[in-house]
Amino acid sequence: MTVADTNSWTGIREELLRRIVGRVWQPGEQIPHEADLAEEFGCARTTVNRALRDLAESGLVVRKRRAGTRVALNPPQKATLTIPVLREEVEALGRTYRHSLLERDLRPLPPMLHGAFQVPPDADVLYLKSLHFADDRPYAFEERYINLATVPGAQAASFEAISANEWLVQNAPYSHGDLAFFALSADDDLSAQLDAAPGTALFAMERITFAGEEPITHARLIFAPGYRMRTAI
Amino acid sequence: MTVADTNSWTGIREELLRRIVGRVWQPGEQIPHEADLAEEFGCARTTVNRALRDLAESGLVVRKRRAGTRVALNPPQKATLTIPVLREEVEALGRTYRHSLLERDLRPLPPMLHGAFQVPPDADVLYLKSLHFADDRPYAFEERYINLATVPGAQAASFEAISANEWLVQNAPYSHGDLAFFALSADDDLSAQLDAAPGTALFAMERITFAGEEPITHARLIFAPGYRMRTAI
DNA sequence: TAAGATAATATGCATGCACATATTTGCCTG
DNA sequence: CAGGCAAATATGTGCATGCATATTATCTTA
Repeated sequence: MTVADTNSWTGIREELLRRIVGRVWQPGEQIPHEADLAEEFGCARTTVNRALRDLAESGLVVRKRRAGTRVALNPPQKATLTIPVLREEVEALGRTYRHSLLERDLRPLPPMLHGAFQVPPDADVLYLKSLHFADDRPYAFEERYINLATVPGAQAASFEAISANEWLVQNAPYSHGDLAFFALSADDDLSAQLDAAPGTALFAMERITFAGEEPITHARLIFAPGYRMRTAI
Repeated sequence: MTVADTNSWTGIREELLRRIVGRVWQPGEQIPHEADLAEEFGCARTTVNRALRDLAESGLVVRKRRAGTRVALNPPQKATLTIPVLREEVEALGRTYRHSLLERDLRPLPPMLHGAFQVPPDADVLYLKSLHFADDRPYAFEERYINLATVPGAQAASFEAISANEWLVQNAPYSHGDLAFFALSADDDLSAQLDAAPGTALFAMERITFAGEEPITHARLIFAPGYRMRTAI
């Protein structure tokens, strides 16, 4: 009858998924209780629970206590994308990674970041400007501000051997943050750094991370032309 | 001693997390076995297992059978981003949504997609070109190919009242797909459609979805200037 | 009749146990 | 010493059960 062996929670998940995409259970419709499903599949309720939890996590079903489980009306298209450390991303492509620090100084935080990045108005932050290479070709341009109040150790770090990104993930774990992707045109500086014609459309990523309430760092990465950020859904 | 109550799996997860970010357990270091942790916390091994599974899922620890659990060397930065239905995204901004279908015809699949989108070489696919508005200002431009072999019902749908995206999520659930983000320059057509100067850098998203092995649709969305895709991490 | 208290119910979570599976370690043999 | 087999071990998974909790339905009371 069913092709998947239903005596493992993944098997049960596949079968449930089959019924959902096969419209055996309509969107918005309530599906049988865990207990009923457990009886049908001849397994423990725990096992059905595991399968349903997994489906709920991916957004295909919506679960509410007492109200039961129902098929999501419009399955929210969730994608988990892993933002790799650039070095690993480049090396995974079979190319050699290298980065160079272009600028490094202490300066006040630019006004543009005052809203999102709350530091005392007179405090200086560590500014870093660097370029990441893959096989000696520019791969990404990075501008970063580091809050020395939360990461005092950054002042002593050189960031020559190890990139700021890697140094931070290893020395200043964050609790949460914000991430944004957008497009921008290469200005003259970017054009020179990334070896792109002026005005070329570039893919950019901005990230702020926090440890609790304290901002750690603000980073803007601008990738060389042709970059695509991919993921599976 | 510990602030979190450790008699729930989330509490145990928090405590483990605290030890990881607090460098009680160094990156790369092996942490105690499930059984030992269970004894320490005075709970069942299952409960520890649940907490560790969760941490492994978010990439903070790496688990291997027999080899044990160790703290990830460089915690991969994972972000789950939800790709909303455009109508919902626009309405969430408090603006009114509208879309218009610019073109609709049957045509052979463009050669560029032959690799990723496997349909019989002589089969026609449904091509849709449309524009999404927020408050009567262009919000995103969409080009889409629909495989009629897997979604025959699409031929009868008008896509005037309901957008292709919404129609598809409700009528052709997908099992998996690929997603890519990138930047491109506005050509003359895009420039006119999106009310942007020619050459403006635009944020674009490409998506292919499948039902099993069968491709369902290929969509390319190009957003109006200034668009930022955000998420929390 | 309306509002609040109470019971019923479905899912969420925890426990203890057993067995499966993968991987390392070390022994054993040729 | 090399190669391979086997035991030890840590995690992965399943099962049966009970309690916790949130939500709905029902009953009681003013």
